[in-house]
Amino acid sequence: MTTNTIRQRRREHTESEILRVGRLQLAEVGAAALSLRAVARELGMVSSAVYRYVASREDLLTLLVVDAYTELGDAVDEAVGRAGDGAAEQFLALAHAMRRWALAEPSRYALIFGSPVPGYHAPAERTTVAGSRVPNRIVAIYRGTKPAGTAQHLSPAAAADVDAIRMTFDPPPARAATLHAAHAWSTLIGAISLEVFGQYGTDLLRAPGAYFDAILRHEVERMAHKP
Amino acid sequence: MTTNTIRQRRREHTESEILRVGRLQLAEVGAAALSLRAVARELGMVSSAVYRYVASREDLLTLLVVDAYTELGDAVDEAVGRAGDGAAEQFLALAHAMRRWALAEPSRYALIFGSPVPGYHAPAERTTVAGSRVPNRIVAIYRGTKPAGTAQHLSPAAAADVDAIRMTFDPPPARAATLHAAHAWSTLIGAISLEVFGQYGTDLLRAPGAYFDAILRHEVERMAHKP
DNA sequence: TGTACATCAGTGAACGCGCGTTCACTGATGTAC
DNA sequence: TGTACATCAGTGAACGCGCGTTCACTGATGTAC
Repeated sequence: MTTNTIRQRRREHTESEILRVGRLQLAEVGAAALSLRAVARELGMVSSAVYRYVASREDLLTLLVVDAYTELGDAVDEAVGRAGDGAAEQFLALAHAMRRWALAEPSRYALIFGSPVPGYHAPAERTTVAGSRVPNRIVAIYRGTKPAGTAQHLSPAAAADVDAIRMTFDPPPARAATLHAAHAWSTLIGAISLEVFGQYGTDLLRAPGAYFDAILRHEVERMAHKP
Repeated sequence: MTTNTIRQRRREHTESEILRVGRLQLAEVGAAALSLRAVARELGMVSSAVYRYVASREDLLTLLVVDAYTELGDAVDEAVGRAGDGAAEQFLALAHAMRRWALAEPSRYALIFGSPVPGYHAPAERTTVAGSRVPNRIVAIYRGTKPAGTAQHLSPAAAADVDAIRMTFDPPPARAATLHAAHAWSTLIGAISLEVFGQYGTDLLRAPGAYFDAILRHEVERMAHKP
């Protein structure tokens, strides 16, 4: 049960306002230049007042990281939920949902998947759960598929790492499915980053969404192949 | 013929010193916080003096972008040159050279492939040539391969964009090869970015190099398949 | 229901520090004759 | 080879502005009796 004093309602309101303005700041000046003083100014409070809500600049960054992972995870879950039963269909729904979110929120995508913020290290115990949602979902989609390419000639070191990933699931998915999911995850991050970070020249691609779709369909074609 | 006055030699020396210190700054504080005053300080000059060499902070960033693309391009060319004739072999050599460079120079990799620097737009006429070297090289490697997956069901919009890419080459490579190269480029950028930007938890991967190799061999397996 | 005390949100000043860019200037180096 | 003038590298002051964090404080809200 939530107690509901005036104080508490105000506090919750201010907390969400700080996040909201933090997201705006992120979009305007980027994570490296994110400033508590600017957030305070925007909110009409004195700079020291935000320390009632946030322990430090680092702490605000962590809140924004978790916030971004969570919103992305929700968007992806929703899209996969809407998709049909086929693994390919689900993966494509996931990929397009992630791309859509990244294009709508480029600065938040950059915060979680772009260059590290100098001087900031995300505390694993606060970010890992939210950060693992999408890659875990991909493994879940690939589990049970019979991908082409049997991952037979994995080096022992690579096999050990793939096994380490498999063991974080219960029951562990097959090696080939896990490797295939890892590959799909890399392709997805690469395709989105190249587009969102502006690596494609301004004029080259007329329909980046269709181009993205073509790359991901190419990725997913392998699922259908019989071993 | 290079004239060789004292003045000229000193100017060239200072120019390369500014780049050197700029790279150090990039590693220490990141592109967003790169500061001409800090560069000047490190060089023992007054801050206004660097304006004899560099038009603005933007201009220094552009020099660093071109410098990074060029060094990466050289490293990749050298590795591909050393590799044998097979397309798979050449692509793996390229991929490992790029990963090696990115791990050795994470802040420069971040500058060119990471989050955009807020307030900075790289002028295409100065960066495009250097920036296209690696992706062009990948297309050149894939040209002439017969990839599995025939790219038959490309949407018209995607086909138009793939064709636009093809037409930047003379003679244009096949559609399927071009799409395959685009896919490989996405996978490569994704795999390197995930590792260099620290997305893999600290303890999960024991042998990230072997894991990377496994993902890229998986990518390259398709080349061998007969259509 | 009324009162006394405890908790909490927000203030304002202070700490020591950073930035990009312009400008008029001096003194060293280069060049034309 | 020597001299006069032109070019250029580097100086130092100035412009107006930003930052994170701590601290003692006031006045409003909450709670126990």
